[in-house]
Amino acid sequence: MTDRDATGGPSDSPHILSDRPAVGEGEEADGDDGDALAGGETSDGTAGDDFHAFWADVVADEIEARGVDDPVVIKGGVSPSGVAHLGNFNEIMRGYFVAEVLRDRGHEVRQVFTSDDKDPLRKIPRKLANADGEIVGLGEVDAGALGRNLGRPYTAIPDPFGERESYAAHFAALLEADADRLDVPVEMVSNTELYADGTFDSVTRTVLSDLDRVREVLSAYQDKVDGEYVPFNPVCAECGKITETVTGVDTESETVEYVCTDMAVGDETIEGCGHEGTATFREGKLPWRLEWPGQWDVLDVDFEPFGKDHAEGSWPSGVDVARNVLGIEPPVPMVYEWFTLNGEPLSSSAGNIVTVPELLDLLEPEVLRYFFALHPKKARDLDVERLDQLVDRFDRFERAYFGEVDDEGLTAFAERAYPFVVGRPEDPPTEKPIRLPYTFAAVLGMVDDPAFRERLARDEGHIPEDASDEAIAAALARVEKARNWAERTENEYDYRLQTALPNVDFDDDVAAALDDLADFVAAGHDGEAIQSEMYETARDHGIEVSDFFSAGYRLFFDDTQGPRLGEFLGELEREYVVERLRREA
RNA sequence: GGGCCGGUAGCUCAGUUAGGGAGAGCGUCCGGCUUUUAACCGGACGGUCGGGGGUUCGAAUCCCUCCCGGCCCGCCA
Repeated sequence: MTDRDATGGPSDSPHILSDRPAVGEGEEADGDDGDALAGGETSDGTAGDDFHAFWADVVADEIEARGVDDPVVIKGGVSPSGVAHLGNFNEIMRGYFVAEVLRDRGHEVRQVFTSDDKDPLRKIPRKLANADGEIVGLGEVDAGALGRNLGRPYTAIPDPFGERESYAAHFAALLEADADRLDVPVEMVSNTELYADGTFDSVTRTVLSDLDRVREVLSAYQDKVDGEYVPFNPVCAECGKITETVTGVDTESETVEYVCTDMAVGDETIEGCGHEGTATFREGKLPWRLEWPGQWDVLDVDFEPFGKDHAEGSWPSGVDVARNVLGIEPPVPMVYEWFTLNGEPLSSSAGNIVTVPELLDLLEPEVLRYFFALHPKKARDLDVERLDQLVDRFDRFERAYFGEVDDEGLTAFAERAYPFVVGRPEDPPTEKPIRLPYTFAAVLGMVDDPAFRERLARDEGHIPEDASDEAIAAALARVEKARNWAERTENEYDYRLQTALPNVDFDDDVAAALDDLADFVAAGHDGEAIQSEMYETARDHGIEVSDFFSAGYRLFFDDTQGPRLGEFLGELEREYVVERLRREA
């Protein structure tokens, strides 16, 4: 470990969106007096020191500065963990935006996602997601079968739902389905396949034929690496578990000798079967610290985003392994911050997770994509209770793209990022979609009738006169999302218009007031007039206005509160309103 | 203990590239819509930019230091 060599230096920091200087300096030439401020111009492609309003352009600059050949390969990775939650999507989406920016600059790009599915199942997950992405407990599946498969590769374990060829395939399919839902083209790559089809042969051969070099490099990062350490984990031919004890390597025949010993996982032990056997280089796997750089090598990876857990752990050793064992340059890295859900860390065991399908019930895909277009270095919170804030921010972002927001910074960001967020970089929308404010959409969601929704939206000025049917339908689609949101969070918009008469019991004066109001409505007045009349009627009958409103909410929503009632009643079918006010139906 | 990343209004976040006015939305409060009832409009309130020091004519921004939070520094991934 003498030479922690000089080639590296600070530029190996994976925090490329934090470090100041980074990319090519040099051409400062005309920097002296005045000019500058040119921010708006955005020269064409050329990397360098132009300011970018969108972080993905900064990353793309860095990648281009390496002089990569097409296709540019962007990779991510995931362990099959039981549930494909939104955290996994951080990695997919971060890579995606960089991929799209590079495509926009004329590159051919492959975005691949490795499923680390040759890893052993180390403990039984507490939650799983079924094929529809719904989270279920272990009670729904054969948990015993999972227990019997501890220590085996995910690809060698049956699908707990009995649908796919393996646990790993089930999980990969979930992730792929979610990517489809967000219209993100990723190529899933099975790590097991990379071994099985020989793709990894060259890496395995290099590692196992130069053990001294590998040990020297790794020992700087791992205490357990000594003169005996062999970085290869064969699959036991007898019991199928991943083993950790290699007793000999034969580089001629390209095989290893192993003993199937116990594996410690935390406080638990996964028992080995004691079998002594021989495995080929394809019948096993490399440990992560070598496997990751190995993937860079065989997949020719140019860029890889990863969570901050890797930043100070396996990234530095990966760089070292790449250069000094495999003889390649590591990809451009990018550390992203994790986000929290409802203020707490994502945790499948604690149940604090949310899936893509769940969220797509609550908001449009472009809003979710927008969330991931925000700066990756900020730790964000996705608060389902206040999803309206996120949607509002998206709407504003969209308005900024169409030049309707007086905010230079936001507009610059929107001008570049919006076409990617809506997935149409080469064909950006020319007309702003009609967007109902999210909370207003939640109000409309209190009534099922589509005609009602449209009428009220029009009356409140959210739908232009000349809007096309398609545009209106698209706008009203948000109502269902907001409705689901209100139901899920049981918030202040979670009211439902009652189709049947609730169980009511009013004082005589209230009842009389309701009858009067019914007559007024029957005579034909608009919502505004009805709203006014409610105050008049209450006074005429000497009852508190609030009591009268409560009676109205009880009749129509079976609740004590609700939306602004007069306007609401004005949009409903008159006969229905009259009969309900008279407690007749 | 060491390293890395983060900390801007009650909430969600811009702004830090390149030092110069502390901002937006939501919430709150007040007002408007002839009218206390969660949607619409206007206004106001609201911040020691985590604390302190330094550089500077000038610091949220650059430097130092401290505090807080997350991650890594065994194994695994």
